[in-house]
Amino acid sequence: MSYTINSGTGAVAASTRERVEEAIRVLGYRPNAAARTLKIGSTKMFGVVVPDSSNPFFAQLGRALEDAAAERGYALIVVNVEGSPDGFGPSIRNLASRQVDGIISAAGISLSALAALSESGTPTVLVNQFEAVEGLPAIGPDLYGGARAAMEHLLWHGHQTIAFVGQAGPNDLRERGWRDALAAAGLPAGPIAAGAYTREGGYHAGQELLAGDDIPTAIFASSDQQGVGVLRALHEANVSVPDQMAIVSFDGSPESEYSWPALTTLEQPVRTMAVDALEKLISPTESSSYTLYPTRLIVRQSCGCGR
Amino acid sequence: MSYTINSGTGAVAASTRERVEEAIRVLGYRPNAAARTLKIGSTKMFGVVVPDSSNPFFAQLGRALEDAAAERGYALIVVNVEGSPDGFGPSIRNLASRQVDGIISAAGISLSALAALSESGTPTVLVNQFEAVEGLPAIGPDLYGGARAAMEHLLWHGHQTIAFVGQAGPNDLRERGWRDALAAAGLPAGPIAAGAYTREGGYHAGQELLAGDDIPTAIFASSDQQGVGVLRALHEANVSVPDQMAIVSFDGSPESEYSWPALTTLEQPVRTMAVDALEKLISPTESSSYTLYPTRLIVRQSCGCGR
DNA sequence: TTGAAAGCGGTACCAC
DNA sequence: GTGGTACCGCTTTCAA
Repeated sequence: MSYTINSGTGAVAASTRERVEEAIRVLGYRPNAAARTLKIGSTKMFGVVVPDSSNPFFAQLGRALEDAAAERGYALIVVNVEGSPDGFGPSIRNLASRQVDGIISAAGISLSALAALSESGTPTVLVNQFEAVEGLPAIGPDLYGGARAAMEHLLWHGHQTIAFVGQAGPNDLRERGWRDALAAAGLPAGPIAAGAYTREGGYHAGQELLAGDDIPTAIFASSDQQGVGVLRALHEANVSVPDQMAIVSFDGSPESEYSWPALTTLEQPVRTMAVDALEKLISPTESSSYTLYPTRLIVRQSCGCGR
Repeated sequence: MSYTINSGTGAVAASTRERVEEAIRVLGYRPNAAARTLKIGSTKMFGVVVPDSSNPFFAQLGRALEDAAAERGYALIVVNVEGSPDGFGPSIRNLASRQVDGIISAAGISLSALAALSESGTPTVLVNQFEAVEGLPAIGPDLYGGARAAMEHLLWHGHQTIAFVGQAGPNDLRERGWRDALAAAGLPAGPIAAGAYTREGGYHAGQELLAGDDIPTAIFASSDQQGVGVLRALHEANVSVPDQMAIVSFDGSPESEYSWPALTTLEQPVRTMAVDALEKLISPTESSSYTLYPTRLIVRQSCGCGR
């Protein structure tokens, strides 16, 4: 009888329990999750969709999610959506057909994905995704506040011309933070170099900045990966960091600690966000739909401190 | 009728097919994977167990596996086993109870894991795991050959004292390659610094090497992460690379390209290995149980080339 | 060609 | 407190 396994439901005599457990041992019984799922309606699995799970930032997020999920008896199916023309919608449908109990999306939701999501009715939470979507709970770092903090620090170092590297566009909260900080200090906006959140993107952005007319004395990069890319561009051009150029980047990934010089960066509370994202799926609440998490400035060498 | 969906099994009249498809659209029918699994006995899922999915190397491997799996209609459940005292056995059991069609293990198999594996009977393939286990097919890079190639290159540069950074022990194929290459060149073995395959491990190993009596002119590191750790130790000690110290590392991860100077490294054919590992699970063959994949030397700056 | 029905392995309700 | 049984949704066999 299943009461023995599914302890708690009914009352079982000690003698019966032993008899059942003996049988389990002898027969080598293993519960079948598929049958359980079919009956119960829950797979104890969540889907995680990211642009690229090999990107250090998403790898870190994925790890944090996996740890939190495992602790709670859940497994994770991770899906990559970058590189497939529009694989996002089909990916969501695939996850839904596998009856995942919920989806954590850390990739910019496409229209087709949104459609798939609503028609499947799978509970979803958005992480690090800032084009808020109707009705979907979302959590993410305080990009704006982080950017302001980074700029405050650079300004405190006395820099007057500070460049921005990132995904340009007035919707970008980091760019807005950068711009507002400069304005608040009575300084003109510095040069902007757009680039993907990758090492390569940062590398090209760095080269672009060096080739422009308005060469900055400091750079705020939107990701650590961009930060190390910028670093490479500066090294190649023999620009010394932080003496001739200071850098502050964003994310607080492990990699940032081992660049040369080590990057001063804004750490995201990845583990906290991961746990909270999961909890939102496990125990849905109708409360505030958008939660911001403060970042923390980790001061290392690239900003000019501790020389 | 399910013949319409599961096209191919039986013959269906065109009119009936349309009628069914119309109903599917109207009712918003979504097939239930759990029911299918229960009947068919296949989940179209594989389990992947790694020490730490946030480690760049395993992140890269995981991504390659996910791509290959998605192409073939499979999903992946990734499980981390590092950090849990002995979570390996339970993790395997958990995967097995979820009825995964197979397991790809890239973590050193523990005894309890082996027991869980054989009692569950889940097909398994070992990746990058060199303590061969009875009967389990395994694939991995040619560590020994790669190490010899690295050493050949360093010797060609004229180095006489070449240190080894890695997991010391005569079973380590990279160490053996390092040792044999030195012996073949008529040179004594250089200093050894043991350390985990992490940036931190490399950092401490680098410091150890610098503090020893037998200071090398070149270092062979067992992973790129160790390579960047060594680099940091050298930078801090004001040892210039590659002028005063050359480095060659192992893995060919993206990170190695953006260190300063860029690391000369042995690239593993990760994508090929991932595809082959999956295929071994999908179409099991009784053929050779251990497959080695050649590595490729990527020459960059840390070895002293292209100055 | 198509409809009906059995059964995969659990869970939970119902009589006893 | 315990054994029997209906049902979750799909595949597949069988009869019509």
